[in-house]
Amino acid sequence: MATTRADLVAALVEAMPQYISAAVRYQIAVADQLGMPVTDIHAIGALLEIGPAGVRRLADVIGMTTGAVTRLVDRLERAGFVRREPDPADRRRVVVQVVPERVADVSRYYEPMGDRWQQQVATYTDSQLEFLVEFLRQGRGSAQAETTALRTNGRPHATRRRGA
Amino acid sequence: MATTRADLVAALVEAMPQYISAAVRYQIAVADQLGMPVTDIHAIGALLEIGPAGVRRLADVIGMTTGAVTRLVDRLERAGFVRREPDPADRRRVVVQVVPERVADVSRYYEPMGDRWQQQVATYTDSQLEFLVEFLRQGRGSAQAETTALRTNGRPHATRRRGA
DNA sequence: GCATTTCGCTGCTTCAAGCAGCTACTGCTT
DNA sequence: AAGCAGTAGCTGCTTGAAGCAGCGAAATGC
Repeated sequence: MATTRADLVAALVEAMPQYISAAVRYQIAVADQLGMPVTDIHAIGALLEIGPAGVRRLADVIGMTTGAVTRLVDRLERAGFVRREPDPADRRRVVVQVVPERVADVSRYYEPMGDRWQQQVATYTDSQLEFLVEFLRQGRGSAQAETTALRTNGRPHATRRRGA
Repeated sequence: MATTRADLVAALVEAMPQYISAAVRYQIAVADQLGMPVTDIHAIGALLEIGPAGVRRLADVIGMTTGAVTRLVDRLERAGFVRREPDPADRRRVVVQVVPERVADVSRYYEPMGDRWQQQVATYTDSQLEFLVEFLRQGRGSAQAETTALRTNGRPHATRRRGA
């Protein structure tokens, strides 16, 4: 097969969303096993990513309303995954923090995947690893930017609809 | 900074889930814009991936019950994203097919992201592209395998819980 | 010191998903 | 050929997550 550059790009364009879909399905399966909504897992991930945060902040990050997040945190707190701490500097605020020991119980489910992953990565050269990291970071940046763009502008950036 | 291999792997282990989270949030934002549940988008993706399929098959792929999928397909059909075709070979079955023209309306939302992505990819060498494709395919395979493992075995593969 | 804004919480409503049971149909067995 | 177990998809019913709008409390601007 003559793998031209166009073929390669096409293959990548196909492989990418499929990869993400597979990851999402995996995450859903984990959530099912844990008997908790995917959103909750998602929220824990967000907290691990941004650190302790108020309800508002968390709501913005995961794209939900504060009301919904309040109850989401209720669930997580009841299950022991997070703690609510009052903010001494602002007595309205509540800072949500993950409870690492408990979160480990979730992480455990990702271990088999992580193992496979380590194996895969072990065969790569250092420069390949660097390349991957850079690729992912940049992609993440794009996704973040487009997410906020979508949330603020609404529709995709003035997609030229035939002659505009 | 002395980027040892361990550092690189650590960076990758951090970058990966964050990348996926970002992608997921993006997808949620798209779904919100379209005013449809994320699951529905997800299902469309699955159909594009596996081609026309019966309700059962689709249910298995996206990890839902047939009952839920029936109604999911109801929604998609009403909105014109898919069509139900009777299977002449088996009159119990219903084959669900995407309606490409209509699905394009969803794809449009991914365009800005796709554009950024094309830009990013344009700077890569052919071998880097090959590497990426391979990386993604393998990762997808792992995710699929672990997903089914999780769904059949339940819990992660007999995680040695301290002395078992 | 008062008005405005922000923060998180709480009814209420909506709607997606699971569950269980149903009918229609297949194909296997005898 | 007839019966029968298994399969495919659909339909009530129930549960529960999320949005919305409105609330009191606290901070901030003037």
